[in-house]
Amino acid sequence: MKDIEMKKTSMGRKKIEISKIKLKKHLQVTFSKRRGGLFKKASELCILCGVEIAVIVFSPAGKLFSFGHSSVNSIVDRFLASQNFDPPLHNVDGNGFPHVNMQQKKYIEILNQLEAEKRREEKLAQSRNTGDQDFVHGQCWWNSIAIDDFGLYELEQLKSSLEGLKEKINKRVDELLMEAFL
Amino acid sequence: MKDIEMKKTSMGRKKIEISKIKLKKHLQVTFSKRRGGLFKKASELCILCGVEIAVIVFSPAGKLFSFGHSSVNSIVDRFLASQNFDPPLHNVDGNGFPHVNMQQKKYIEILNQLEAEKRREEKLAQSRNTGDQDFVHGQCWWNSIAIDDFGLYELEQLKSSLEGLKEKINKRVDELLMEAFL
DNA sequence: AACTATTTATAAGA
DNA sequence: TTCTTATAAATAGTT
Repeated sequence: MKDIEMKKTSMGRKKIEISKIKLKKHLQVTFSKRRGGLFKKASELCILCGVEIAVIVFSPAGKLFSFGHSSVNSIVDRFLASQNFDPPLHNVDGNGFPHVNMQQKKYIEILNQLEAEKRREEKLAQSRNTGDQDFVHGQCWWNSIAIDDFGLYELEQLKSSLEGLKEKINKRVDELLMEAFL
Repeated sequence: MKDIEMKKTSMGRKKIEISKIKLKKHLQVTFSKRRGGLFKKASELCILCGVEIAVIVFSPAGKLFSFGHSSVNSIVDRFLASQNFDPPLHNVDGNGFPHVNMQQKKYIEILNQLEAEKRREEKLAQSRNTGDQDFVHGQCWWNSIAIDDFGLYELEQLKSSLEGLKEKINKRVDELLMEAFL
């Protein structure tokens, strides 16, 4: 309508370098815009090609944003399941390069490592003093804990304790794997 | 150099509708191009804003493609963990609409429920026979398990046992919550 | 896979 | 945050 009176108020888009934005205010606005763009692209790809996509984003402040079609959870489940059976052939890292090699090789080595350890420890298990915490052969004493006797608060505490234990186990597993590759 | 001899060989890009592509060959090529574009956008956003992003894509053939910075797995883990503690405020579904509603409301109710139960059970805990499995007040006997004494195989078994226990706990929590909403 | 006319995304400014 | 505008970047159709 008022084109005639319009001043050129913008010098338009400029090319930017793809490196960490320093100005916090700038970063904020770019994050917001590009997050929207990313989700839109994901959505379009879902519709155009009839595929399942999940996008998980943690903001600079650590806030979770996610897109998922059909749902983030179902896709994450599918991802976790497929990881257990298929070697990760098509994944790329932050630079867009495939990381097949190391991981792939390690995967096979770890399997062998596990098999060896399995045999070794089965022998150990037979001679182990059974008064211990025996969780060999999938029989774990705490499977008989009477969960039903506890209330919500106690269960929540139990859960967080389990998380802690899991962390410790994962750390130990990592240590062992590191040792295995030295 | 040879601009003069160049023929205009393309009528250029045309606008397309965002709806399922029917021609299989067409779909293949679009999937490939746009998947690349999506991963590139994700990568740029990671770098520009210093954030963590995971993108999980299942191709029309069911093949897994993924992008992750720092790694898909660590981000998926973070996603799963944050689901348990943070209300999902910013998630959108395939159509770009937030799904805050029911889940959000329930969350608040559950918090209240938990608070009430917490008070009630703190009293119970005081009168409880301490010869039991005492994990009240964050003190859990298995924090003293000597993880370091176990090998890879045993740790893997321990982990899967923990998963099982967690499942049981989650089921029980769900039951209690269902009761609370009746 | 490469090309290019166009559409789409977006950096900067208000 | 939301809008505008000039420009950069992505990509649909073609070879």
